[in-house]
Amino acid sequence: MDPTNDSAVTSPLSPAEDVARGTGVSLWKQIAERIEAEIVEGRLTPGARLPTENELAERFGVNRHTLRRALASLTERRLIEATPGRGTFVKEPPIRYPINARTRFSEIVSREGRAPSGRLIGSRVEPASAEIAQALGLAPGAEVLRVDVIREADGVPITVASHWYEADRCRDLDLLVAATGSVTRALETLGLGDYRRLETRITARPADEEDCRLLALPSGRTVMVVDAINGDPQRRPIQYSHARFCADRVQLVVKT
Amino acid sequence: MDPTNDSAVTSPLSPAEDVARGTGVSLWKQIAERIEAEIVEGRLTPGARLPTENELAERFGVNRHTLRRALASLTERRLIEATPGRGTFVKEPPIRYPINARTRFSEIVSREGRAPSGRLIGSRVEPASAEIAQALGLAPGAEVLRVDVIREADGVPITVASHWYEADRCRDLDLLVAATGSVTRALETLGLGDYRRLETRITARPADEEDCRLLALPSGRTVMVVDAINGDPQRRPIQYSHARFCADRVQLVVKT
DNA sequence: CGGATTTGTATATTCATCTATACAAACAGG
DNA sequence: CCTGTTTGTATAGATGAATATACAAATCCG
Repeated sequence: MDPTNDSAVTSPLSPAEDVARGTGVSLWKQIAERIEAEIVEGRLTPGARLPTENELAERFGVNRHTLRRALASLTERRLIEATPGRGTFVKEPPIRYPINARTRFSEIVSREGRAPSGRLIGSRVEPASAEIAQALGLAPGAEVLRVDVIREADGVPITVASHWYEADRCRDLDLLVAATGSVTRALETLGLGDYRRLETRITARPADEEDCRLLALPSGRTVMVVDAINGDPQRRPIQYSHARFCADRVQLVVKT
Repeated sequence: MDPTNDSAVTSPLSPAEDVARGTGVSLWKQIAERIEAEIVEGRLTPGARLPTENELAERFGVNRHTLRRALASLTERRLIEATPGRGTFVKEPPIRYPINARTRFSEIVSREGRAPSGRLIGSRVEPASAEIAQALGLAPGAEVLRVDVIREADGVPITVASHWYEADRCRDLDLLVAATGSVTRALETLGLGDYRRLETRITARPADEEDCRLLALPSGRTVMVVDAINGDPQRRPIQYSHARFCADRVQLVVKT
């Protein structure tokens, strides 16, 4: 979300909006639905600034607190976000991130009309833990290459991930990731571009301090933790991944 | 409406119906919408008896008065009707009565799946008032035949009307109406079956005592008063009509 | 830094919604 | 006619919605 466009205050909402009383539908809900329609129909685009609370209250002919109740509803559903002193802005919709056999970050983000980018934030060779060794079909303690990356859409961090590879097989993968900014591209260079998702496990938890810093999150926000194994066409494991997706910015989609 | 089918108490409404709280939509409105859907979708047919108020309250998990508020909404909109001691019944929908060049009572009622009938309730030759003379293009005081009819759908009175014709031109029209029960049929016999609507004026008022009696209405109900001129194909006036339609049972439809 | 602006929080009041209890009125059936 | 059933009306209280007033906190700009 790019909230710097403060001059975009010309609201598409019409000057006076009537809300019906006595119909059994609360005023706040009617207002929330009106504003949501503007967003859904594209008349209020992501990053656009809404009129002030006082303006909206006057426009709908209600008390400011009634109006705030409507905004609270939209905030709760992550359609808008407000900052004291600055205003209320339309949020970017979460990225729909399909989990299937061929899960590719760059393609997914591009398909949502967003610019994907990635960045190596660390790498090292280390002995495989029992869990990683088992996932990759290696002996415990075998050398594995750990690659830490952060991935962004339109410059906004979306996910932080640690990947582990058999060290002998993926010797300079980290250098390729650093050079290209893309894990898929790096794997293609090593002849492993046709990898596919073998298994995915999803949990969620509050983001820890490190993830908050990397993902530019206020403390306490939720991340979805996605542990996955990717393998080659013969289904031999080549990558174990431990990723944290920002729950505000990503929506995982599983089709069955 | 035929409310005598008391054995039709097997309600299509499911045994338990959840209504959502805290959504900004009142409970009573959700319940009213649920019941209306049953009616609109044909699962509750005209004349059917709804479960008792206590049953419905228990079914929706609300207090009886909340349930009554929902029923009040449906009653107000004339979808249902309740009688103490008997129960609450689905009403017949009003007859949609198009007002256009070729307005024929019998055809309209038949098209709504109802059985039309008519009855002569009086007739006489009288001097034309200034208004009637003007409408029929006659000299004031000229002899006109006044014919009073009542019209029913499925035996329920729908409209009471007084018609005035030039006496010389429609000498035995009243006898024909009495014999056939249909004004259109009588006019056809006189070679005037191709009449068409030249002008229609619509007002509304509370029904007077006479109209309440003829239309089988409780006192105070509203009638729509439709004053109309019908003419022959050359647009010469042949009939002036002063009709009172029961507003509960008829819905006038004008297409522009 | 100070002032203006905007959102966030608090307190108080009124009205609508929802619930509970009780009894009256009308209808149907034995 | 009496009893049972069902809707209609009344009273009371709790909670949510809506309104009003006031002030705090955060941001932006000159």
